[in-house]
Parts: sequence; C-alpha cells; structure tokens
Amino acid sequence: MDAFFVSVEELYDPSLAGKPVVVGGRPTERGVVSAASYAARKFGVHSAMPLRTAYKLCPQAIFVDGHPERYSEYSHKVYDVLLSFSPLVEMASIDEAYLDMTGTERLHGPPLRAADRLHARMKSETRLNCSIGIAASRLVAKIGSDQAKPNGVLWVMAGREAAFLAPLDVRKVPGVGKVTERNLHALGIRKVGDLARLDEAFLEQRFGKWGMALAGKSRGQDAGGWYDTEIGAAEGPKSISHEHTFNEDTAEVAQIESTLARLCELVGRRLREHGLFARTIQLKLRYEDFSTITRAHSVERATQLDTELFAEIRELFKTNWKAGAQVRLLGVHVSGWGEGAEQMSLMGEDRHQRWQNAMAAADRMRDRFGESAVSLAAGLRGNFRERTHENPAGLPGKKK
DNA sequence: TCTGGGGTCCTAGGACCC
DNA sequence: TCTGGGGTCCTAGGACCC
Repeated sequence: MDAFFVSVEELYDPSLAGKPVVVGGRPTERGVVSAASYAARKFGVHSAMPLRTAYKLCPQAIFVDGHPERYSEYSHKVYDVLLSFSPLVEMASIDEAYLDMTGTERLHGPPLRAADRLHARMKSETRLNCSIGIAASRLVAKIGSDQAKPNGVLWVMAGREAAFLAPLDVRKVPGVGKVTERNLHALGIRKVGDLARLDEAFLEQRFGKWGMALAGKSRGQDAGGWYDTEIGAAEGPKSISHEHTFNEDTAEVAQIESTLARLCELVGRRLREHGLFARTIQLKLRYEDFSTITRAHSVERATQLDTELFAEIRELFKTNWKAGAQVRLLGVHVSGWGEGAEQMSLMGEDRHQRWQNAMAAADRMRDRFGESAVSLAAGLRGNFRERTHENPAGLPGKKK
C-alpha cells in the first residue's frame, strides 16, 4: 500500500489530502515518524526520523497521532480484496502482501491485466492506492513494487531479473540495511550488479550464511530465509512484546513497577487472545544514555497470566537495574511457547480455572471500558499516580 | 538529528548430555 | 591427566523490516 498510515488518516480527515502530513505524534514528544505523506517527503521527512527533526525540516507539516486500530481495520479490508484474487495470500506486514497467482490465468487473464484489475478493485473497495510488482520470485516482486511506487504496476519478466536488479543500489535489496551497505561500500560494491559479479565463496567467507543468501538475492532468487518459504505458509507469532518509552526518564520505583505491570497485562492479554503460553520471559531496560540491556529467564511451566509474568519481570528488574539510574524505556517480551495444560495439575484445577475465569472477565471489561478499566498496575501505584490528562498534577486519587 | 514499537532472523558462547 | 564430537537449550546482543 502507498503511504498507508497517511492514506488511512486522510480517509478519516479529507482535509489532510495533498498536504504535508506526519503520522507518529506531536513534534514535542519523544518518538519517530511512522509515515510521511509524499508532500512531507519533499522536505526530506521520512519514516524512522525523530519527530523533532521532522519538525525542523517541515514546521508547517500537520502532525497526527497514529491509530493502530484504523490501520488494522483497513489491513483486513486489503486482505479481503486480495483473497478474492487468489487463495494463496500472505500478509507480510500490515500493508504488504504476497499473492501466488499460479494457475489463475484463465480467471484473471495475463499478469498485467490481472494486476490492473487488482489495482482498480483495491481503489474501489478501500479508496486506497497500492503498487504492484509482478515477478517469478517474491524478492523481485517486492523490489518491483517498490520501484513502481506510487500507484504503479511493474512486471519483471522471467529471465530478466538480473538485468532489472543490476543498476539498483545494494540498499534496495531487502535485508541490506545501513550496516551491510557500509560494509559493501567499503569493498567497492555499490550496485546489485557489482554484487552479482562476485564469487559466492567470497561472499560466504566474508558475511557467513547471510553472504550466501546475498549472492542469490543479487540474481533475483528467494535464496534462504523467509523469502524461501511458500506463500501462505506463515504460522502464528513466535514472540509477543510490549514496550514503553517515558516522555521523561525516571528512577521512581513505583512508576517503573506500575509500568512493568501494565506491560505484563498487555502481553498477558495477547497471549490469551492467541491461546499461547510462554516459557521465556524477557525484560528490556534502556537507560538515559540509550545503553540497553535485555535479561531473560525461562520458567518450568509456561504461563499466560499477568501476575506470573509480573513476578518474573519484577525479579529480573530488581536484580539487573543499576539502582537509582534513570530509565528511558522498559519492555516485556515473551517467547518459547509451551503446553498450558500442564499448569492445571500443578496449580490445582480449581485455582487455575478461577484465574482463567478472572482473566477472561477482565479482558471483557477492557473491551468495553478501555485498557485501564481493570488493572494490576493501578493497584500497584498506591499513593503514586501517573500524571494523566484527567489528573495533571499526578495527585493521589480514589482507587479504582 | 537525538533516537518508537512490534516483530524476525542470525551469531556466539556456555551449560549440559550422551 | 592435559582435554573429542555431536546435539540441544538458554541467554545476550545486534541487524533489519514496516
């Protein structure tokens, strides 16, 4: 999808259309640009740039908060349109998908005609623009769609992959970021064509497993890693996490613990939604100088309960925090799915069932009344209250 | 410039097992 | 008594993607 977040915001507020728009938050907040409109990009604003920097480059831009629920809603609409063209669809992210069109020629016609129809249908069903790359490999289709932006269609015919890729900067290859680009430049490799001319053994020796894949990519192959999987083969999540950056660094234990409790609740909730139980629980801690540590612990019996997650996280925090040091960010990350059923016999069926019921009830309350309706974090705060718009002075309030 | 949040994959070292 | 080899699991960190 083209400038997806910005385009969705324009649907909700048509007055934004054509203007420089930055999605991500207010320019005075800590944060980065999630998406910038094409008008804002003309000023040098782009994704991942600090909001404060974007403001300096383009003070007249309209800064809006992101709305994940809206993007998720439109992502589902996009998926429905795609599904009507091929049963083999894989959403690669909230605004990107791969379709396996093998065998649909009789239904949709030759590649360009099928793409044109899809393009038109996407616009009429979602009112959003997209770009389409057509190729015999996922990698080339992706790079093709990037080259087709905005609002275009590009077909790279089978056999023409290497010729299409050769003049492009190595950075255009998915997986080549800032660091790999720098390393390649140091070797005098700037274009994908330079990469394709190199010896595979040299790349492997220099970059390991990744080098092998890189050699294949330079020729347009889905060699190694995620690209090498069948479209539609993706399964559930492998990890779940939530993190929070404070607008001002803090060393206040009450504030830190209530934030950790809230993050544990968000993670626990997602585990229950997916019916997953986690064995490995990880704390992330970033200090004011941006130095970051992660500390993990694997537990014997997998859990999806907020209180059990919090007990582990609290322990990890207590043993690893440089006491008194200012904290910038906290994160809670879980992985390593295990059997939830084991928990029953160990915990006692009644107690376990009561907890499950309580959690299910709390999740329903949150659906109806919002995230803060039921909270371990609120209870933990005690006399300390976070400053919110309802309570700007951060004064102690009534317990909920 | 002053650096979000949610993910995936890879590397590397160490414990531990047979 | 001077140090094998294969495998798995765990932990920490980092590159990268949207």
